[in-house]
Amino acid sequence: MPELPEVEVSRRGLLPHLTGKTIVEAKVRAPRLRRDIPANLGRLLPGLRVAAIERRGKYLLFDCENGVLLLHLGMSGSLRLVAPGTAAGKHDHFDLVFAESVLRLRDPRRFGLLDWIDGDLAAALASHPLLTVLGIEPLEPEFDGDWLYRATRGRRAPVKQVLMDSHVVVGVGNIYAAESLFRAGISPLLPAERLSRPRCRKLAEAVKETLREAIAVGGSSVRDYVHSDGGMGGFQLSCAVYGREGEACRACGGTIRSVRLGGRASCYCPHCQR
DNA sequence: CGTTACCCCTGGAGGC
DNA sequence: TGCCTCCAGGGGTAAC
Repeated sequence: MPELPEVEVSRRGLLPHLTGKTIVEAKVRAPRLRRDIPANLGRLLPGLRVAAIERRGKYLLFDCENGVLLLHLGMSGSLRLVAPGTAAGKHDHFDLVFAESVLRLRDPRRFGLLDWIDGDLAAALASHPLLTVLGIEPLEPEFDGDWLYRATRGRRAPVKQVLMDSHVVVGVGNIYAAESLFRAGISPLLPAERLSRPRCRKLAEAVKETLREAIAVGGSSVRDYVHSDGGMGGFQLSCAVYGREGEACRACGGTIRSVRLGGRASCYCPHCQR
């Protein structure tokens, strides 16, 4: 579900409510996620202060000064701020209780993940096995056409799959890979190593623009994702290709097609993308 | 090493 | 109404 824009929108929504606040209680109500929620969170977290909330790829990191709470929303996870005492639903796995509000994690498909990392934020980023393997942040200046050109040499896999590989670039999932490729006029099927340098430049720019626009409109709400206040994102309304198989391309009027790449539906316009 | 197939899980949609 | 199949913002692992 949530790709980089949705995670970033969640982060920004939580910042003003949780920064500097002290955790009163941590309730593990349904521990089974991709990996069991550590049972000791209930003992560990109360009394700690949330100094900052950071993001790395699709992970959120709650910096609690002497440790970091690591969170991934998987396919169907969402975070909401609710009033204390609000009844929990079937798929509400975890509550972080503060004096004025409760941060509630919901995740029906249970592909999400919650972990505790001892030490400060920098140490966590440099040491946690799920974080050290992550690729470049696409919104950082270092991610550009030249970087992408180098990263795609020797890779014969379809460019969409390389773009979605978090060991290469983080945060770009199925929606934003499809939309970025449309914006750049590149077929998702094209072997990555066959991209010229100018086309890599165009694609890197397209990725940045697509992600920035999505963040600006609050991300995409297609199934489970909601903002921390329960509101919906607006990006899905402006998708050019994602979820539009069989519909008319808004640029050329041709028909949007879908192919399967790495098990994922990949929508594109065969006329506009080559 | 790079690539692919498969698995984790629940729920909604559509066919019959 | 029910049952069955397929599909979904992710990602880790095993095997070639």
